[in-house]
Amino acid sequence: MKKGLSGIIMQAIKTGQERGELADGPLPPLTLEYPKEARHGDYATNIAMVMASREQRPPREIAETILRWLKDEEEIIDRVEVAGPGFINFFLKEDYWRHFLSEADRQGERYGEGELGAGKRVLVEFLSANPTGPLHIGHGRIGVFGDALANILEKVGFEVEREYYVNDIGTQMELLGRSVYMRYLQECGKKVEFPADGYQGAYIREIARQIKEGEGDRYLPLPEGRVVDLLGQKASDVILRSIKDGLKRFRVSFDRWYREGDLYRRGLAPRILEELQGRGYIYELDGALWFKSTLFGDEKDRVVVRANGATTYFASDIAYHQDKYDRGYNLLIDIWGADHHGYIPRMEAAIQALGCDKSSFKVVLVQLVNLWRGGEQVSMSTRTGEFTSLQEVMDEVGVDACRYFFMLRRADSPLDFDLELAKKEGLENPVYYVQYGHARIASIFKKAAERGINVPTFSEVNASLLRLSEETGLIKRVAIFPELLEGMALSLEPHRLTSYLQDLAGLFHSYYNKHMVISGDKEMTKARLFLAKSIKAVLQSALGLLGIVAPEEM
RNA sequence: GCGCCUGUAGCUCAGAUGGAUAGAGCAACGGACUUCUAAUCCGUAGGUCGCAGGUUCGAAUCCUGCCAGGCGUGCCA
Repeated sequence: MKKGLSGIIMQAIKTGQERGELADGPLPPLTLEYPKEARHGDYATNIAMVMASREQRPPREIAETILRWLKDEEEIIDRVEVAGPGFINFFLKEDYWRHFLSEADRQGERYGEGELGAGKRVLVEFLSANPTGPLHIGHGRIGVFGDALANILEKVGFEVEREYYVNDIGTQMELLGRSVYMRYLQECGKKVEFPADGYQGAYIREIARQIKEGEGDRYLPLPEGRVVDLLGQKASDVILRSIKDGLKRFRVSFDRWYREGDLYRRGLAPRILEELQGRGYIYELDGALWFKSTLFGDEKDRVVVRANGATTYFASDIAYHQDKYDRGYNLLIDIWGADHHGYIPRMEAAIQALGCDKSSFKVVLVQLVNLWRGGEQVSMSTRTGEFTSLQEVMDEVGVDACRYFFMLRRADSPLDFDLELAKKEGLENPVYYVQYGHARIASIFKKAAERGINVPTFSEVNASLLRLSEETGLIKRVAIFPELLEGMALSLEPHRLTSYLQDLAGLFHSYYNKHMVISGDKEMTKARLFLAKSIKAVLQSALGLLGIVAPEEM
């Protein structure tokens, strides 16, 4: 419908040009915005002000000219005015907005679904935390972000798959194996010195203890290198299982767990390096193989095969991303912790060297979380084992509140998460505010049912009774939900959903306190019940996208 | 040193494509339950949008410089 209005405006400008009242030439892009204040209309455009400099006339005069040629054939406009420095404000016919209610009602749960992503396959890779320790709260933030973004992309028509890249080989794994091995030796009564760079968390001891308990000292006679491998494998399996369990509780799910080990067994890394070499992007220096990422804007070239013959993490990452393309995705979205930002230029370089379009690869950085407990910062190093795991935070704060809290912030804004505060906010947390809005409507419906009143559909209702400013405001919020979803999908900014939810819930709470939904007026009751139903559906849908429960009662 | 991110009310943070009087929650203060849930609502107070320039009809938003904090800057991942 926004399109319809812009069409009308563009047509008016063209007519003006044809009549010689406006200068010829390409038109500036038209922007239509929702004015913050109702008295500025339903839509406003600044087009006259943008055109002012080339027209050499005052914006208000240009606006008047445009209005003169405005043809509203479908009669959607009630009135138009020129305001302020030269805005054109459009006031639409009352039933314009109500039309969206019938759409919402007709589409039900599918309301808000769009064609934006139609036919496009997108792979969202996120979290991908190494299976060397429990997830911490920063992982939680990334998990929720990725999950919500994937949900939203799906909603607007993308074919989405969620993937977790499991880094199950290489240096970190070896270190994990050695750490467990040392603890194992200690469990067996040996006096050994624990490696300074090893994983010192209590969970390592626990894993070692279980191995000792279950399998005794059968690993003692084996050669160290072999045991380190075996125990590393065992430990990462245990840790990965607990990661999966934790994420399940956190309502974050994946379609695929992609193991770096599989990448190797299929020989994908050497193959892709060979191909890049064939294209002249690889050279040798100091015994190592380098990728010419500087050709694509990186600040230095990067090693892909070390002098000792081992391929780097970067090399497997190149192969991994090539494999993503090979699997037929049109768009790759990687969600990384902000501490990996230095990695972006080389990865973008690799994408281009592979011959892929740079715009088909997008990285979203999520800033890390600083955890506080009662004014004291909690250290979160996996290696030293000083952290509060995501599990503990979930237990303390609750999954709904935790997820909502994360989605309250922009991804690139650092987040201070104070456990005491989050718990204290348990009662005042905005998530309950929104959930309560949903529960309240459910409660109204219960009341209606007690009195034998059904919640009606659009066709059973005289929607023109909904003419209070609060009601129009609520209807508009329901109407822009699909646009909001598209905006979030395009900008990859799912956090906007929480602002929207609070806005919508707030308007409803206010409305609720001021006006009775169920009253002696039968027709009005039906109309308001219907409006409440629309709001409830949108609240439920939006909360669902965030992975948060929409309760029937609280 | 260089690069990226951040800086908005006492606190935590929103501010889509540059727009009209910069918003919300918490904290503070004062009110509203014989009516569908008071986990709510209504009101009051609270601002040099880090600082300084620039771009233009118009800047929290774009550009430059500076200040502060975080992160990165590996033949680690």
